[in-house]
Amino acid sequence: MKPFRQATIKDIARELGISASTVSRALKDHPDISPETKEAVRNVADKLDYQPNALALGLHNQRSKIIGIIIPEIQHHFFSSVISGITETARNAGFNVIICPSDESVEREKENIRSLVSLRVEGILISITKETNDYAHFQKLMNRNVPVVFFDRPPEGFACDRCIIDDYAAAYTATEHLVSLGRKKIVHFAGPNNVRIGKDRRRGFVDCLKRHKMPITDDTIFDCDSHDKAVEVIKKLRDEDNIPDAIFAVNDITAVTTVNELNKYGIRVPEKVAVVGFTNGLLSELSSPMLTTIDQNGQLIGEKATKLLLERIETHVLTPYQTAVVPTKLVVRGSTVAEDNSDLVDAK
Amino acid sequence: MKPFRQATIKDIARELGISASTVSRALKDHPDISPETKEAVRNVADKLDYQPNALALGLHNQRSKIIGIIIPEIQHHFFSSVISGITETARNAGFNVIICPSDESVEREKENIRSLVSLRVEGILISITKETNDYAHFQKLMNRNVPVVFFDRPPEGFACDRCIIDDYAAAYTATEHLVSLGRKKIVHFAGPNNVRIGKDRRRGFVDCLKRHKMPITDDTIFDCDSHDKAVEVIKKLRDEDNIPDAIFAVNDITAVTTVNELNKYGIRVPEKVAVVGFTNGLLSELSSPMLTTIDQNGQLIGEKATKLLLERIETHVLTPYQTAVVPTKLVVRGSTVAEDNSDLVDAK
DNA sequence: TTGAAAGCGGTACCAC
DNA sequence: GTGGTACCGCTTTCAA
Repeated sequence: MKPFRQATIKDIARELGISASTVSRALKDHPDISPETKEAVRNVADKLDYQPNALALGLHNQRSKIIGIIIPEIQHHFFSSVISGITETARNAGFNVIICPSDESVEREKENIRSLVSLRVEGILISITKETNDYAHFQKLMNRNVPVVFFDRPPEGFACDRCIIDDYAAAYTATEHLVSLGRKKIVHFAGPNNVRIGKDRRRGFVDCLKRHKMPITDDTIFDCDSHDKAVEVIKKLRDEDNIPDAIFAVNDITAVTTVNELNKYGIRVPEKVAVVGFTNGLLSELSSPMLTTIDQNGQLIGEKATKLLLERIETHVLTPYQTAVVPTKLVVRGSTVAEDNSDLVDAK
Repeated sequence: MKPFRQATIKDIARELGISASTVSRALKDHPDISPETKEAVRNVADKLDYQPNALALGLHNQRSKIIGIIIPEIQHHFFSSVISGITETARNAGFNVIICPSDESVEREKENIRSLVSLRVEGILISITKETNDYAHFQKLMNRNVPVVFFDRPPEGFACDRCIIDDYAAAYTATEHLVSLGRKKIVHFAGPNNVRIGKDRRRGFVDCLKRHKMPITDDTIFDCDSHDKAVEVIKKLRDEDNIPDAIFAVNDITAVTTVNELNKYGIRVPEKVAVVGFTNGLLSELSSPMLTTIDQNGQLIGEKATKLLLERIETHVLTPYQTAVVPTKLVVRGSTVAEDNSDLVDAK
């Protein structure tokens, strides 16, 4: 059943015995309208609790004032912080935000695009699914002149606006931090080499070590990017009596697990081993000591991506595609630098 | 600048030299239209990549096919899982979802309501801000006959549809679990007593102990619901040599911290102390051992709340308000029951 | 200063 | 089987 209808401009007009056009003008404080009429209109509008119909407005102006987000997974701290940055920025510009989870499915991704086009959103922010490797649906969308900005996971080798973090620089910085602490045997718990972020982080790590003329051996990089693998690798290193004095982990879950496992074996962090993570989700505050990590700043990514999109929406000019690189930040905490917790030391 | 216009029914009509009405009918496979015409229309529609204008449709049908969510905070695992449940359920019913963060501000909450009413959403799901204690804006909204369902944090003493979890039962279950493990000195790290959830969880805990005729003393309930407080309380208990053999914490952050602190002091979990948390966010898998906790099932809350809302939207009948109580689930893990980790035991 | 009318895109009733 | 027309709510040009 239809919802009961809301008050319209005509209702106000009828009530006052004037025309709809006059009401429309009065409501937007048009100079032509007499103060008395304006006053009267406003009163009735208040009385009826009038709210303009955005659908009618959008249809008329050809501007929905809505932007869409297509995201692989809402339940993920990074993505939800991006969403937060997006909604905040969009709101400030007077835009509503429609959110469409693709659940890592290309089919759903296409379906979402269709649905957003139907709604005549003025622009779309997309983080593509892991399985998306054909970009035809994006190309079609862009051919329609719908502004699109890709964030975090942009399509590779595809001309488009994008907003990404600098994984390479972040990894370099994290490693540099360990070097600056005087650590000599620094290892990397790395992600898969065929995924861009895994690759970039690995490169940043390697380049930093090279820069400092530190050796890279078979025992420098481990294929280790999950809770389970971290448990396994730490056990192996310990059994081989081959524990390094610093570990840079490709993500926080691995880093937190690493800290916990080291604790369990009685190997002190950070005194004996310094550990750096990557992401700065909620997790990083939950190891003990808390994790030094790279803050990916999802909020800022959302903000930057939205600003880029809004710019495209406002100008619709075919300037060359841009890539916004959002800086990361090294957050130094107890897993690399001993905190002031003398109470704990003497408690031990 | 306006976006370039998308193909319309008129464009198709013009191209084929037929009327818009015919095109409209052809596109929805109306029986009156000849197969040839349908075929031709479909071809041109494909060629122009026609997508119906949902704004025009919504205006015509008085149905936007959009629902709105007003939520205090997107960046929160529980809320983002609720959102996930909502979008999923809404999508299946052909609805889009607009998301409006209130950032715990009543002002913004009101603003969001205005904006959603303007968009003519067909219903709204709300989790109210912590500071909302005047419900006039909700009442006004409901007077407009916009269906509203409150979830997780409903307004107190206010007639409305709601979807909540059974905090009392969950706390009772968690405590019962500790009792069943044979623990004798069970304590509660409690949240504030003036907040419903803090109160309900506390009641569940207390009633369970009473039921089992276990004593409740000054050392049974602690005002302790954060990382910092947990650190403090554990230290105090240890200094007083008053460590209990089981702890039920009001939330996961407190529980995880508790486990970590106990680990630090060399007090084994779960052998010496069993710990139960509440929420089952990402955190609960990151203590070592992993946390036994109450799964709040945000996804299911989102789903149930949305179903209730959709029902209201479809019927718009003034049946009595309903309260959907979503069951929680005790997730038993290593912090209360020793896991099979013989490798660790001998490693110790 | 105000009103009438057309149009945004689509649907549906009424003719033919 | 197809076309004309009015209408959903609002804005805006043109006339009065």
